[in-house]
Amino acid sequence: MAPDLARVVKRSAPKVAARLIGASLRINGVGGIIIETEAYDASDPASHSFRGPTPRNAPMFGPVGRAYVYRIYGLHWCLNIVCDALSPGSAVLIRALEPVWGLDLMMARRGAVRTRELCAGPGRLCQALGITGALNGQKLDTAPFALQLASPEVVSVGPRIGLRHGTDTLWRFGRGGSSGLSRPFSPASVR
DNA sequence: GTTCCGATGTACT
DNA sequence: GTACATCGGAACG
Repeated sequence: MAPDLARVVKRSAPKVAARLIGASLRINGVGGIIIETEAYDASDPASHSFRGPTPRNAPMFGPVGRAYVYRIYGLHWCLNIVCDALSPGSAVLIRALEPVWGLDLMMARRGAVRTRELCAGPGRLCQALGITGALNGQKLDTAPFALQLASPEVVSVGPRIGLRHGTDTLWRFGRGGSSGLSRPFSPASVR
């Protein structure tokens, strides 16, 4: 793992989630720029890790810098980056990318949709990048994955999406002005 | 543009 | 049995 990435993923989930905005993510060369993330940890009632380890969430309690891939609603896959060396059960959900590399392959996997909808949502980006449970637990700095940080940037913050619990925790991060988000941020959300 | 609904793996009551 | 970190399509305006 690149030294800067190795250092960053040891930190807390909200810090990692904010720092990943602007990073490039590829699987077998197909991917883009991360523009939306959410943080989860074991003290968070919205997190899969809240009730302790299970067979499904086991990667969240394993080494940092690896993928936690799970099926949602029985249909879609979601990709997380395991983080926080001090608090097992922490991870960052990747919610949206700006598609950059392998657009043709993404289109073929997703069907005929507009470019900005290719990776605008956690299930959509997994479909576009070909991410399935087969990648669960894999290292993110090793093939087929490639993850590279970019310079820190100002990010928008807001409540996480689709939750029943933890809705007052502002652990959603993103590029507020981007057209590729799964949902917009409220106007006064830049920190 | 909006709302409603069905698909169905995994964890839990 | 119910809930869930979702999506796409149908119906509607």
